[in-house]
Amino acid sequence: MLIGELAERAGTSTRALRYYETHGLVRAARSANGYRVYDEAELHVVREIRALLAVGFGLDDIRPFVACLRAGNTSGHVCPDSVAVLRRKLAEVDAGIERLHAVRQELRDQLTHAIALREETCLRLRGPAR
Amino acid sequence: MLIGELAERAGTSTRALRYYETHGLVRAARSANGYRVYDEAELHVVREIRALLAVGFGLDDIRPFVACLRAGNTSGHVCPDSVAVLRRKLAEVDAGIERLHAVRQELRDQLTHAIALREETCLRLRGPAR
DNA sequence: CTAGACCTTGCCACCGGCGTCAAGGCAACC
DNA sequence: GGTTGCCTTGACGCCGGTGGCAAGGTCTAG
Repeated sequence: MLIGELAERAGTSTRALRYYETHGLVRAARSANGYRVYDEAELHVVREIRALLAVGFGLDDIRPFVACLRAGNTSGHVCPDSVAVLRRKLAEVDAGIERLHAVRQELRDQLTHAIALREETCLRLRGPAR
Repeated sequence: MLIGELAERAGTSTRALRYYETHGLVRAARSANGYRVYDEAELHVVREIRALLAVGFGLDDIRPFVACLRAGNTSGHVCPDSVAVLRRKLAEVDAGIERLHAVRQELRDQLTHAIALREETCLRLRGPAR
């Protein structure tokens, strides 16, 4: 399987695949003419990468999952390192949610405050003793 | 007030102030020697910018707030454009929270699944009929 | 006169995951 | 031989808000 086919089957681009390779995530043999040649297993690797990227992982976070797959596991999640990353990411997401909630509260406060001020101004413009 | 003083009083850097200026957020007169000269009002503007940046706004989002302050309001939040941005941002934050909740659920599922698989494997290793 | 503490403009670096273009090699078909 | 379509490496761009540095002008105090 050449890079174009893998890209299409994995739903990504050739550029991304080369990028993953330079970052040690995807491996390819080389044919006589220098083309990258992938076996079927890489398809699963790339799909794993894509799925984790979509969830918001960085390439560094994904590395343990790929290693886990290469170690022969059907899922990249079952190895200790992967689980550790999952836990860390879960904590990060929790922190993110908490931060967004705080921001949301702040925004709501500012909104209600702004609207209150506007109405006050409107009343003043229409006359104080109405 | 020169740029260094403004930076210190607003809790930011001179670099940032010049950046805000190139993006039309902060205004400065120039003294005879070419130095930027700020009046007190700019201090409030810069503080507004910083506060909104801290909440996660981009410079473009902040522009209406600055305009609102320059229009003579004590708060940059009371103008219609500002309120519109606040509403939009609130919606964005809500969307972000929702997405993070989905991601969180996904991560929890993967974690429990991974742990279940690991225990299964352990049991198999220890012997099937133990 | 000199040191140093300001100020000026301008440009490179950063982060991350690519997109995109350049310039070229290789394969296959007409 | 020419066209088309794959492949290769390399390098720049992006987004946003700075940090940092260079090379220079300016003001003040000793």
